[in-house]
Amino acid sequence: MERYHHGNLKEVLVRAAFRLVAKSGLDRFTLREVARKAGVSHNAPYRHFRSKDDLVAALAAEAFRQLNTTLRTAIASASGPTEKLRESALAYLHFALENPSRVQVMFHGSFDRTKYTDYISAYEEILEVVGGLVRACGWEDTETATALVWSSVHGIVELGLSGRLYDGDPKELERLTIASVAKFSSPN
Amino acid sequence: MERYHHGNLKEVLVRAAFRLVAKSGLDRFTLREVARKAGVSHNAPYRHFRSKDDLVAALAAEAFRQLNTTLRTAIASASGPTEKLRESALAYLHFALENPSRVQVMFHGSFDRTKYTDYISAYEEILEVVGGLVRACGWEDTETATALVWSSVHGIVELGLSGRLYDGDPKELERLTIASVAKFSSPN
DNA sequence: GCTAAAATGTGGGCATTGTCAACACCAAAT
DNA sequence: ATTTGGTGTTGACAATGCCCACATTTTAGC
Repeated sequence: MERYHHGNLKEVLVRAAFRLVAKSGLDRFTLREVARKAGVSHNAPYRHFRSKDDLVAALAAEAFRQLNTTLRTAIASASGPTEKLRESALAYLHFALENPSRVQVMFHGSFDRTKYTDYISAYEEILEVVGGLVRACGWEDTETATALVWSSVHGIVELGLSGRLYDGDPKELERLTIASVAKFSSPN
Repeated sequence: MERYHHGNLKEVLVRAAFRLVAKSGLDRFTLREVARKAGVSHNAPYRHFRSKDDLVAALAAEAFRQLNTTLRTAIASASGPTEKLRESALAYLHFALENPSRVQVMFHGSFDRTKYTDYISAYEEILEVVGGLVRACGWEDTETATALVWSSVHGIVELGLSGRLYDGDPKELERLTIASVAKFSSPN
């Protein structure tokens, strides 16, 4: 007997949405297709998300949380402060290359960011992680150094993902990332 | 007497589109509203652009051309190679802060980039300009250095514009940009 | 247990959108 | 003068986001 209630529809919707964003892009994916992919009616998603923006915001927060755990494991498995910084930068790069739709949603979702507090806290946690790494490297102006490292790596990710840097060749992007972090990893 | 033919509708459409992207965002702006804003019927744009993507691609190419001339004047009015690099980085930052919709369109348009050759050439011209600046600074591996400078400044622009770096405060972003370029401006 | 309430899913409908087709007007070239 | 091609208009179509009323299931209070 088919159950009328799905059970864990919300999670299924999120998964389907990620796949569709990956396939069609953030501004071409459609709520109704998410519903179809999940095997429910076109209105079922509204029981779990108030709007399409709401869904995208949920995707973004989830993506940031995933990135967060990725970074933490990378940090845990590296030894010194410089190595930890480099490895987490590479982890971010690989996360982005393997999940372009995650990056899409984290940074280019057009929902009103002030409205979604768990999105905000998920992003701020990332900044704190990077901040901790930079502090351990011995900078005096930690905030500035954090901004520099974070933005330079992010720039590589953005341009690399869109094929505007070495056609997005992973090896070259790794090389760039390492070089970039090296420039910033020690104060002088 | 009202003319039936508009005369320079294409240009008017582009201008209106830029304004609407600025107001509503790249994925919320609509072709029909562009037409309304230009005072023509909802189908008039199709005489000048084959599709919405086509319009966005035209906007992007135009934006890159504008950025290009901005960079060239910045370069022309600075003296040494290091200064030229710094000033053009700042020029990019200011261009972005004053025209966020341009950046939106240049980097986050979801049209098929391989299809629009003048978009491609406009972007490549930017890379060549940056490459020239870097070469003048005396690097041996020009290509790598170019990628590093370009991506780090672009990262600041991306995060700054979206309020993810010092809430987008222009003074702070300038400071970051200068610091970032300084790190990369001399080979060692 | 039974029943009321809350949660979850369905179908239909509405305004809006991108795009297509058919037609009207106008300018320039033959 | 007529034809041709460029430019603009109206009318349609399917699809989308979201709203409403309704159906079904689960949960809670007694």
